Amino acid sequence: MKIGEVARNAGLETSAIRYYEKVGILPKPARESGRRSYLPEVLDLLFLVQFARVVGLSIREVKTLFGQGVDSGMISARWTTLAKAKIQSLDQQVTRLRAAQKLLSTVLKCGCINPAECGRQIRAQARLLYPETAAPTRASTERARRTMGRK
Amino acid sequence: MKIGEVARNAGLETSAIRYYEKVGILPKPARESGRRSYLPEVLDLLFLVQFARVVGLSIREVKTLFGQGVDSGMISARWTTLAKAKIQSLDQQVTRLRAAQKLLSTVLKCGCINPAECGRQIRAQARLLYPETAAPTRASTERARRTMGRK
DNA sequence: CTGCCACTTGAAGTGCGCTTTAAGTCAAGA
DNA sequence: TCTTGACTTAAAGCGCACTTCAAGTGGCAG
Repeated sequence: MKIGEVARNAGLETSAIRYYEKVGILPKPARESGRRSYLPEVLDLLFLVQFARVVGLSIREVKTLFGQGVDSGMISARWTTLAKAKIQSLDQQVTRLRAAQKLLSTVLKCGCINPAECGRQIRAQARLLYPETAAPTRASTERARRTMGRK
Repeated sequence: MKIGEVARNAGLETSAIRYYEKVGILPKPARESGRRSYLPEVLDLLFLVQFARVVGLSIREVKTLFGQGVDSGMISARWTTLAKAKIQSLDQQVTRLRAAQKLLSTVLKCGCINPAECGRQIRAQARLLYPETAAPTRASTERARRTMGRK
């Protein structure tokens, strides 16, 4: 398969496929007179990657968890750690999403909105905002969000 | 309160607060000899904003749902539509996050990973990837993701 | 041979959500 | 009075995840 065909089948732009190759998520394919030539298996990998992206993993995380070099091998201790952490953080995310739904539907039901009032309610359950146990600084939140999957 | 104090209390940088003001999420505060002077209520609004951000709403969405102009009023039909759509999309997100957890823990348990194999499994349940019912193009996914909350 | 299309590359551009920088103002304390 | 520190602004910068552009190549149809 040429890149255009792969792109159509995977529902991606060719540019995205080249980009994934560049950042090391996709292995470098064979070439036929200069053009990339793919085996059908690449589609499975691309579906996995898309799924991971939709689910909120960064490119870096995808690379760490599923990229080149992990192809069908025993998983490393590092991988295990990352995966476990991600599973946990997904739990936290779900909790927060549910809270957001609750907030929105409460406002929907009562029929009027007062940002300050809603804010006060949020504030009362501030753990939803800062699931990292301790110091509620924006910086720490950011750090935590970016830490996982860093090379 | 001056901006520094607000920032400390809200766990934000002063730059973020000025940014929120610039994009219309925060109302323009009073001034004392040129400096911004806030009422304590601004903290409630900032907590709401942070919550909404953590939960995955874009700045644009936050502005539409909780920004200036919606302060304590009856909610509009537009607001209702957006909120309902967001509640639904949050449901989809939760579904996908759960699927991601399942995938990760399956791999954790079996102890080895084969991206292509995982991809094939994902592919078999492609609706998780494309929850928008129809045409599974990347473009449509992107559009949908960005559509909500556009002014 | 001539289009034409799908492909190639590297570099630059895009949108988001802020942060950083530069250059200046204001008020209080030593 | 001088210094310090918190503030002011507009503009530029940054990391992410791609996309777009410019300039060129390969191969096939007419």
